[in-house]
Amino acid sequence: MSDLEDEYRLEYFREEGFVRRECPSCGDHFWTRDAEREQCGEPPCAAYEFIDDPGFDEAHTLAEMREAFLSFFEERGHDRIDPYPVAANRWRDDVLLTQASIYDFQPLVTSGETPPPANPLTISQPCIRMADIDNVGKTGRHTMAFEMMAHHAFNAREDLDEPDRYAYRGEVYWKDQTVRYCDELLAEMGADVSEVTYIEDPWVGGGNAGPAIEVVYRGLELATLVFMCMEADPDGDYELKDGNRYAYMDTYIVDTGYGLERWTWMSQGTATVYEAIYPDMIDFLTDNAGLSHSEEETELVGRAARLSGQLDIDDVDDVEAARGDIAAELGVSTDRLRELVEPLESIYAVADHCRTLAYMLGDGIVPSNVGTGYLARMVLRRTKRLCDDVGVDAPLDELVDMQAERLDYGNRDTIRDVVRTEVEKYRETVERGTRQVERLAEEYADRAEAIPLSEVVELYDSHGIQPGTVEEIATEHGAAVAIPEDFHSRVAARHGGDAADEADAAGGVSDRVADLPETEKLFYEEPERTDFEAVVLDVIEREEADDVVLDQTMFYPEGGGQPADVGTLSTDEVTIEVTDVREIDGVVLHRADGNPGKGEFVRGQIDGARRQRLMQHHTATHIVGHAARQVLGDHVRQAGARKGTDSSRLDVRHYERISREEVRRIERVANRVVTDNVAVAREWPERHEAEAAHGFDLYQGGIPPGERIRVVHVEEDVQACGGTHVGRTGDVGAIKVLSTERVQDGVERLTFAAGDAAVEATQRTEDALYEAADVLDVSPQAVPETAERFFEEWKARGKRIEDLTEQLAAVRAEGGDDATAVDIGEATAVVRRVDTGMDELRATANALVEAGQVAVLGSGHDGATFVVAVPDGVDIDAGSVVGELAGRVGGGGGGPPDFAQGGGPDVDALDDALEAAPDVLRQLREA
RNA sequence: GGGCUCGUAGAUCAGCGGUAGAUCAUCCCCCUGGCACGGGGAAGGCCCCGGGUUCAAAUCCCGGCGAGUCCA
Repeated sequence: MSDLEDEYRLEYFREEGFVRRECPSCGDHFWTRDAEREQCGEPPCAAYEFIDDPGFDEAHTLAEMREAFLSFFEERGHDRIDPYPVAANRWRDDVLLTQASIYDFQPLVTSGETPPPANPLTISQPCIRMADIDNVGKTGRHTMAFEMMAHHAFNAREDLDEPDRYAYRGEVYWKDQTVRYCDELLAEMGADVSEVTYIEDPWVGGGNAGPAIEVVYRGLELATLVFMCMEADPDGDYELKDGNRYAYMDTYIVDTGYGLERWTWMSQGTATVYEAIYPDMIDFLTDNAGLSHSEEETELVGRAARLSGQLDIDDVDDVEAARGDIAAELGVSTDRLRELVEPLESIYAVADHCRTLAYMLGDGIVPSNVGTGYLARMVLRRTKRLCDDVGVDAPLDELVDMQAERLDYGNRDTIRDVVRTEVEKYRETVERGTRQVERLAEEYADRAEAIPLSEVVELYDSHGIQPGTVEEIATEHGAAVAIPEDFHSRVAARHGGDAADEADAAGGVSDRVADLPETEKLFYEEPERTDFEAVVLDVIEREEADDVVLDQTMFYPEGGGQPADVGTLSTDEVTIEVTDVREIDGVVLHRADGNPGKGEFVRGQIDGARRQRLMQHHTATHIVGHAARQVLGDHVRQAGARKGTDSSRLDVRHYERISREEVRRIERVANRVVTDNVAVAREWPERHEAEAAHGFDLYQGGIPPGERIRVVHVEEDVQACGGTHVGRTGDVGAIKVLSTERVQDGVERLTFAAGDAAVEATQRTEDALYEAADVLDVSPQAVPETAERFFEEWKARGKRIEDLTEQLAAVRAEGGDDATAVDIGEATAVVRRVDTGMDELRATANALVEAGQVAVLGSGHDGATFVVAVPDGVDIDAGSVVGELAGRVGGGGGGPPDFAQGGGPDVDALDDALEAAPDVLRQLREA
């Protein structure tokens, strides 16, 4: 099965007298010191053998185990590296969460473009894997949050033609040494190494591959040793288990993963991993939920835990089936087992989820409906549900805080605030949802129908109501509902297929650009200068305009949310307009309306006023971000930005709407930075140095490539930024926040103006106020009060008019001076022209009906309009009358039989139509 | 980033082209020795905003603003 079989014939295995075996039950190959051994030792081929019988000499806590591991590798020449955030999208844009320690070094270090922070290194990296979410708590070993302890070594082949091609050189160590370290560590912990098996398990993922070894001891997989040395290559010599072909790379990397939680568990031998890693929290939750077990029950739970490891559990259905098997083996009923174990499972999950939340929120993730924020929201809601189900009534923010405290986060107050806000939002959603389901359930119960699936899908997809909740409430109200097994795939079906790939517009241009040297960028050296001289290296002719390539330029190409400069290029003969500037692979393309000629000298002139305003706005963007962070909290991060000449906008992550008072404070802080007039420093540090000094908040505006990055300092705010800035904050002039807007849940947009634009914006708002004051004929200060008074008066007048209309109608109904009375049998019809609005017409008609008369009213007030009203018991269809009359004025109409309205544009025909009304009434009666 | 749902009285929601409604809350009256309840009545609406279609728009269409939710 393993194409990489030779890769596993290690010198170390030979020296130590290992033998290679094939497991008779799963077919995997493995290496062992025990020549008698048959089974590979990994579940399902084996059970946990360390529960109540720890596999190591001493019980360790999480912290002790982490320290033991890191210092073990430190003593063996590894540098200890601080862990990275769990929000991996802070330094890479292809994933959301950190799922393994190697994520810290992808993609730039693994590809050899950037050197690692140390080589070799050791780290204990917090990770979050949402994929296991349904298993957490149930299997005894799955956690969503975990720390992956690791040691990494980055190697490059020594026989390369260009040894400097990669950011690291030569071999640090490879497979033998890696396995030796593992063996040594196990021995040092007191493990019986003759029981350890090394299982061959080739690894494939993310375009890379290589041999890998699972390290199993007493039924528990303690580590995976991955030897990343291949990459996907259609012409490669090796076809691996994902069906793709792979070839060896020039670099090869030791990627190990030692599960901190599992090592801790092994050292303690508790029934589940959860009890080993956060015993205090489990105790607290069990106590809070009021769970208590008899001795016999405790013993039963323990035996069930041991068996749970034996089962290969991939999804929830399997868990349910597995429970039956375990119950049978223990000799109790499935229900009894479930009753006993389920609350515990929930408690384990709550503890784990709280730790996950502490990591996420501690790293500054803000719950929202997008990205990592959405994942955080899902985990939080799930946790809240679990708490409610099992009867934990401690506030969730306190539970999360217990973990945040243990993890030593400094922003615990913000974390609690976020959790509280989010729990409240969830409570409202649930309340809203419950009402909605109740209404629906009653409606269907009344009709004795089952609630159709489409309604349930709609409730979930559009309102976030879990199908389980619908089922529960529906049953209470006596409505039937059936939730199919494939519910979630039906929801997915509603969302349609994947979007098509977007085509790359650049197309052939990049080929042409590839042969050109990178353009020298003068705007970084002298951002204040607006003119320069250059040589035309090439002109790429396009349909509407030409792209001019120079050896050097002052023109800033669009990037980092800053628009391109505009201006002119001139030779002695011609001057051409530059309307857009872009950069491809370091080559700057000047989109212009003419061709200056290849090889010519040109003088470039950029629009200096525009550039000045853009620079002011760009620096202002950093200042506003800094101010927002000061006012709203450390979790605030840029989620997007766009600079302009009249205003700019900055999107920041925040969990609430920004209040007017907060805007004022942001403005105050921002303008204080301006008046402090501090220098805006720029530098080009080495990437890892910058990261070490300032953290990943550097990359709020995006992640630039390269070993060195450009960094801009504005007070304490430090960001990787390629834009142009003013020299000192005082040059920004003034900053005015124009508006805030919730662009997404968890993302607030601040629109602001800087410098002259700020003054202009203020003038515009003042103009509006003065104009309003002028109209109201009061001072600007009195506008709000006056406007309110006017609005109130206006509403009062509306009511008064309504009142008077009715009175007038009553009076008019009695005095029939200009009316035509028509006798139509059961009643008298009053036909009359009243040139007034529809409201009054209706009121008059009502008054006539109350007097027992049929009303036929016409008005020429606004076009020709009719109202026909018929009292109870008179057999005339008002709708037909109106239809007939309105037809005569070129329109239409209708309504219920007792009250109809209509009209048409032809006012001149109104009187004729009214004259014909008596005949119309008679005809309709006869018909 | 994409999909879906919703904005009507202080609150919760009906109405979905033809006279803006219900329940609760508020106020007044009655019932009682007093309270809960009960009975009767009143007040309370830029039907989110702006366009369009129509004789007629809370209702249909387009745009905006606000809110919720699912997915990547």
